[in-house]
Amino acid sequence: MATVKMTTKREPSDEPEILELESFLPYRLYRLADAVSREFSRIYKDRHGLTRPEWRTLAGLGQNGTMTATALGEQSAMHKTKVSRAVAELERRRWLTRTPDEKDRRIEHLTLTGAGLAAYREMVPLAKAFEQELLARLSTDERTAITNGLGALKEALSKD
Amino acid sequence: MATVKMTTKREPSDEPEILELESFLPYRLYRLADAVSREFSRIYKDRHGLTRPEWRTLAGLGQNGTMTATALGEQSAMHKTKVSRAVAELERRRWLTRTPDEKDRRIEHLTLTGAGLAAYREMVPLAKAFEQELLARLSTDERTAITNGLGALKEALSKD
DNA sequence: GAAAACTGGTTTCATTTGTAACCATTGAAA
DNA sequence: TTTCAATGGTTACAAATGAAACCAGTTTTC
Repeated sequence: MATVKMTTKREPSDEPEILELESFLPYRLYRLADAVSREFSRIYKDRHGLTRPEWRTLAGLGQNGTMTATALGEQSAMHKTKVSRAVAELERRRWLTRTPDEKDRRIEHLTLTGAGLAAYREMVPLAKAFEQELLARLSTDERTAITNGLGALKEALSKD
Repeated sequence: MATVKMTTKREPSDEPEILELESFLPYRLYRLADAVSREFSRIYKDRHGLTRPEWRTLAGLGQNGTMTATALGEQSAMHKTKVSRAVAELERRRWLTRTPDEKDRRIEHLTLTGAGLAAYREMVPLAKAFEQELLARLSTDERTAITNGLGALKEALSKD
């Protein structure tokens, strides 16, 4: 009996599986978000020395007016401790004030002061400009692609 | 002379600018990446108690074989201190070994041990399954949208 | 109406991170 | 050669984070 071929061309399922990081969705997403966020953070970090939670708190209150801490956490997807600390710091700067709720004394309503509002108004155009500049480098198709893609992915993630 | 109307309908450029966080690209991107990453982290955190830098180091070495710490940092966009610490921990677990370079004694070549490789091989299918499951919830169009969108945005960001 | 469960928010502690200083080695300049 | 700048990598320190315990207050339940 003749010798048989002992090595065969590997089937795809045969070969040790390798994960290509560069094209792996969670990784691509994270890397990009990190890069964008880092760039963007200059706007609030360099100018006012804000942290991201502080910036988000400011942005939330600027956008919605008076809010409670829990609401802030929900809107901007921050852990309650982050919110708590951010609020404390903005209060220290006198950028916001707390008003205890009359009915439920656990709750505080947060509002930007004049100074807080001024800072917010100063930063909004910068934020918008940043986004515009980024989007301007994309074609129309690419812009809709990223917008829709992110939307769809968010949907996909939520129905779990 | 009759009284004149003192309040007029605000022009868009007139009204105090507001930033809608929900549709603001950096925010959308970050929130989504964070959610996906958090979900995904279960695969390496729950099972082996790895941190993200550790997982990325493992993934880098598993994918590319021997690498230097700097190369790892570049591939997976990690600061050198993160890499250093992740490598130290994986070495402690005996999942990788360091081999000093003969020519340049500053450099160490990192390679997974059998145990490291085993862990890698165990996690790769889980990672792929996670990604597949996520993508499976999208339509074909949505899949290409997110893929192309992220690619385009990455390009846009790099040419700065 | 007291005890138990829950909720809004803060604090404590351990872990993770980023920045900058640092060591050792190498390469370029003088 | 000696000196100086650059590079690979680690370490020390301060700041940011997350988990869990905590302290009011509030609602539910019995």
